[in-house]
Amino acid sequence: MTAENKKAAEWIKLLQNSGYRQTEARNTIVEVILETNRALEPLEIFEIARKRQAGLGLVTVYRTLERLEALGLVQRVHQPGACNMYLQAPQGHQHLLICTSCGKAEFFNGDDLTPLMETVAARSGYQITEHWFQLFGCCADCQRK
Amino acid sequence: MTAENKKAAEWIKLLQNSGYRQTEARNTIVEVILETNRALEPLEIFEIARKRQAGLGLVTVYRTLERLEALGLVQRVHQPGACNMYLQAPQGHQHLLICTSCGKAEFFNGDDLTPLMETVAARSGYQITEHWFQLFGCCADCQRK
DNA sequence: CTTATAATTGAAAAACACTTTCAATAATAT
DNA sequence: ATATTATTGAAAGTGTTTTTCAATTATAAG
Ligand SMILES: [Mn+2]
Ligand SMILES: [Mn+2]
Ligand SMILES: [Zn+2]
Ligand SMILES: [Zn+2]
Repeated sequence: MTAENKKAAEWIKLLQNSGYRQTEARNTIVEVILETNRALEPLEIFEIARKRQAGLGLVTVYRTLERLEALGLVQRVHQPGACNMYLQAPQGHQHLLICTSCGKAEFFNGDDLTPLMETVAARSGYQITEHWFQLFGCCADCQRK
Repeated sequence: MTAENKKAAEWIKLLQNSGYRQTEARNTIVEVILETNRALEPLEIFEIARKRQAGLGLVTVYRTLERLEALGLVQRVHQPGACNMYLQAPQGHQHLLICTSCGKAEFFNGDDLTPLMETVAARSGYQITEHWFQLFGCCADCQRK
């Protein structure tokens, strides 16, 4: 059993514990998300998944993403070109690093933005509750090309 | 002449220098953007502007935003609830601080993310070219309520 | 292994947001 | 004044996401 399969089994289990059923459509959609290292649009997930499961409906992809997001298993990703992309959510507090050439997404941690946020809070009077931070660049593979 | 009117005149002048004409529709749209302290969706701009100029078309709002963005005068803003909002662009390198209650948007500067970005670049092998950073919170006014 | 229950499904239609087309109009230069 | 050309709004078109609904399927109960 690969690491991906293991994780897929975990996700399905979590869905079941929340009262959802295990279905072929969900299995396939979860596999597609877990084996892809970049954020995907619903239509992309649909096209990949339908090759494995003929008859799958795009609407089921939308519905499954909704549930996975509610459980915190996937995360919506905004990019300049598309704002409705989904990616496996990180464990803990991490931020995204996205390759503008191939789309590959990695998480990084270790940002300590607390001092900056305190300064901004003090100056502005805002009570800061959330931050969006995302890096874009060219990955090592794409630099070689 | 208020500060807003002055800025509106500047924007119109910049449009004209780029070969665009001064029209009532553009005047109104520019005024609406400049007097609002939060990011607006095209439809919101349209609804406010049409009260002042009956007959204005939504399509003109889209077209004007496109030109203003190309000139760097307005900036597209992504938020959890809406990804197609527009705001007067900042001067220089600044980031957004947005009130999750009333939507008020302010810019702040003084972030020095260079060390963090260098660390991430070294660890990941990415050549980092861009960063998105945005803070959310509750503004002083909304805290009182 | 049935059977009952309720979630899930995909097709179709609807809603939505945005873009394109086009003929009429209006701003600007001559 | 007149010619030129950008601009306009209505309408149609496009792509995306949501809703509706009857049929199907997963799961629990017997
Ligand atoms: Mn952080
Ligand atoms: Mn910065
Ligand atoms: Zn890459
Ligand atoms: Zn506020």
